[in-house]
Amino acid sequence: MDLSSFFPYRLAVLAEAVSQSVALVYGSRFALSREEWRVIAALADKGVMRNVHMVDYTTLDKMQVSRAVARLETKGMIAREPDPEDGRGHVLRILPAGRALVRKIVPMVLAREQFLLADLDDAERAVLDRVLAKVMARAKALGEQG
Amino acid sequence: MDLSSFFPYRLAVLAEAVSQSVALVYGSRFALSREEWRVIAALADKGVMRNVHMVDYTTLDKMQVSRAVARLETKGMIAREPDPEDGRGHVLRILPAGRALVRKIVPMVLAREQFLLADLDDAERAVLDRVLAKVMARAKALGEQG
DNA sequence: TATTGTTATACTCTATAACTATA
DNA sequence: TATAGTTATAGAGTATAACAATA
Repeated sequence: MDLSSFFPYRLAVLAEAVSQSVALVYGSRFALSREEWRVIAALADKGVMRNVHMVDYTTLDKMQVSRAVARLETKGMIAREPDPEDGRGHVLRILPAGRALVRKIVPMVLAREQFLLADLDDAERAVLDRVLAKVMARAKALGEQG
Repeated sequence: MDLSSFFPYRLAVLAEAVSQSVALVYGSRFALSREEWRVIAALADKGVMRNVHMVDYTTLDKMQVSRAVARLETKGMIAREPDPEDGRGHVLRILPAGRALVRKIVPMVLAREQFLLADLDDAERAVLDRVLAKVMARAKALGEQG
């Protein structure tokens, strides 16, 4: 059992390092939590989104979304309105201030992504893409059975 | 900015799912924390190890190692002796009970690793191995510059 | 002065569930 | 009965630094 060649360990260490390098941008420079970043990035992409859908899209749970939304609302980045089609739900909308914030962050995180992948050629990128999907499917299967 | 195709996001979600599937073994079935698992797995591999080296090897910080070691010692899994070559340090040694525990866990986590990677052919595994190393090197570079 | 390792503290995060309102 | 969402709370985890012992 050699930790350094154990795939789940290598993946965890890598993901932590990668996450941290991105969090340095949205966190340290723009004072967003990981949850706030995911919610506002999703909203910047979609413009408007039901709260329910946000839970799936960000792979956060409903409490994390609830709190991130509350904070982003306080900061004036997003607005939350009752869903006219379902009295229980809410519709989230990005506000100009939120869009301006995301417009500052996105180029920086995309630049980091490019830097991280810069050593990979096209073939390696294609395999990486496929491998992430395949392993994710397997991990989901494991998660469902326990 | 589409989260679902953003590499750091995909990596984080995958690593979380993979970690959880492994934690289900050492955590739920054998009551070890992630930190304890890393420390005892390292010790099972090396037999004896200086505390200082454990920090590097497990990519945990010194407090996490300190606490994991204390708990494993209480459980009778490992022993901690003063380092004869450095009065400040300690040498960690795995005990029979610890070795027996690791012998039960290792086949189960290796089986999970094989399951996770089962859809990948040899070429894909080789690329995955190379890609993890390349991206890790890049992430370290980013981490060092900030 | 610097390093090893432990402890203290405050803070954040997380998990569980209780709860309201609506379907 | 089930779902959307908020709130409460307790436990775990985290970061920072202070600290003692040794180098």
